[in-house]
Amino acid sequence: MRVRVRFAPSPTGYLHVGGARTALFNWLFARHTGGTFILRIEDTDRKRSADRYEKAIIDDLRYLRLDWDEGLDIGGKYGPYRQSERFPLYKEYAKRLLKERKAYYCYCTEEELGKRRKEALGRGQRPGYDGRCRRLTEKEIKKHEKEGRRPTIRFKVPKRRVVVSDLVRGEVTFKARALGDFIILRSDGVAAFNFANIIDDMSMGITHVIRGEDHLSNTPRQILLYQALGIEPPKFAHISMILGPDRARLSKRHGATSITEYRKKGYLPEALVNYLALLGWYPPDGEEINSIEELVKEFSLGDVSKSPAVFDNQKLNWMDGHYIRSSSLEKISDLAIPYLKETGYLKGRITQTKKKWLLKVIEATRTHLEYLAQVPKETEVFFTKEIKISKEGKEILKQESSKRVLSTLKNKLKKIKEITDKNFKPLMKGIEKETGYKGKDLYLPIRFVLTGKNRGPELHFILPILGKKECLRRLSSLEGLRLTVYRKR
RNA sequence: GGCGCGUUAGUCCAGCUGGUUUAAGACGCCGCCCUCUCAAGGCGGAGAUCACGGGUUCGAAUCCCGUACGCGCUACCA
Repeated sequence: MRVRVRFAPSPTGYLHVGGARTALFNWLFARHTGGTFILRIEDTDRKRSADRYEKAIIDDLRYLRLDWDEGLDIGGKYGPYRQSERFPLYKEYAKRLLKERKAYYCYCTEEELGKRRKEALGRGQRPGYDGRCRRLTEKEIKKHEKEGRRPTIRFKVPKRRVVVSDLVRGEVTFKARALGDFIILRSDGVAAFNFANIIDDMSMGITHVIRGEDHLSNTPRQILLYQALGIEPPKFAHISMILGPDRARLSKRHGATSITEYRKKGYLPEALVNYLALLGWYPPDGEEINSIEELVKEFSLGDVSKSPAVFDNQKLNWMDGHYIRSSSLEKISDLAIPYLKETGYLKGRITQTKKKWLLKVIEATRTHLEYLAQVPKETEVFFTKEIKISKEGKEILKQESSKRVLSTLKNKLKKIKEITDKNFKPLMKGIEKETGYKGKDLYLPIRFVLTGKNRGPELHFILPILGKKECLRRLSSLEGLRLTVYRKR
């Protein structure tokens, strides 16, 4: 049997890391088994659903390179793939259950239900529905109809044990008696989640349902529904929740949790996917860095862990940095351009020479990067016109040794055409010979005068990137500074 | 309240069928090396009475039971 899996988010918010991880596991499973991955949207909650979220989810999935074979945007023969467009189907099945007396109309209003639930809870009893509309007489029904009550359709939950055979958790047994008759069709005619969900899975030929652990308790309801319809349920795999650092379910409170945010900050999709895969899954060979292809090859539901995982931003940052360092310079510098334009460091069309120069800038700074939005901050020294020298730097520049090193540098710079990767080293050697200074005494003053700080890229990168003209400019702008330093003394 | 799931270092986790594991690896942390600085990289270190209490067994992180804690479901949310 060919595997058919689906990711079925509801468009009530942006795609968050938990959802993305669920999508990823479904996708990996489909690709690993040569099956079909389907994207469906569960928008039965019309009040909370919004088109812009649907669009954002699609964009995020594409950014992560999780392509689907059927579903939203691309269609397929099991469509439509939006639940709001499948209402007639749910109604049809609800009617069938009604006819077979496996479901019934319930005229209780939301207010009544809420009140009763509260009372039951107050008495320390089960808050679920008591099944009072199961045996309504014709007269009572007439009366309710007359009052203008719009009924819901509830499923008659049989009293029996339900065993969920879960691919990651093993067999989980539920007592259906504790479930209570649940609503399958709301009074406005819209199907409830548990119902729409299984009708879709069934009619789309879904073979494996891989979803969050929060759905495990829903599964017996759904299995009962499959059984009532006389259909073999799909296989289930419930993956654990993703938690924040405080061990509470990951939410907006924990900062960036939506894939959109990570995308905007310039995380590499391969890093995000690699990290997400490690949340609840461990590759058999123990190697944590894996390309998407390697993940597909090695992924197995049997290796998925049962316990919840805390999302560790630090490790994600490390991993993204790792991917930035191991990607090609061309790729990273192309990806960095939008961020540099945003801050105004780059403007207009990027010429070939500018591009070549940028490549060097990225080469000089990439070891400091965790994600691309940090590019402007890390490359600032190459774009800024005004160098602010730190207090520590001023102290060092005051020294006689520094003055000699810098004036020697100035003289030597003036004599050459341009400072390049090739002549940088000879240049420094020359200064060393002439002044007798080396190491910190030689490098630090140059670093401070050119960048103002004692941290940053290596000098052999900085001088050639800045160029002769800019180096001299920064060197001479020091003259004014030196005067003020003297005055203070 | 009921039902269900989970529990190995700060974090992710390996350890699946009980005995070479002195509990492995990764992030983070600390130190050393490299070095003009910070990173990156290399090397090393600290950090886990395997939640707790009982059993079963010659032997348990690994099997069983109980307790605690965390989480989920218990909605005309998904």
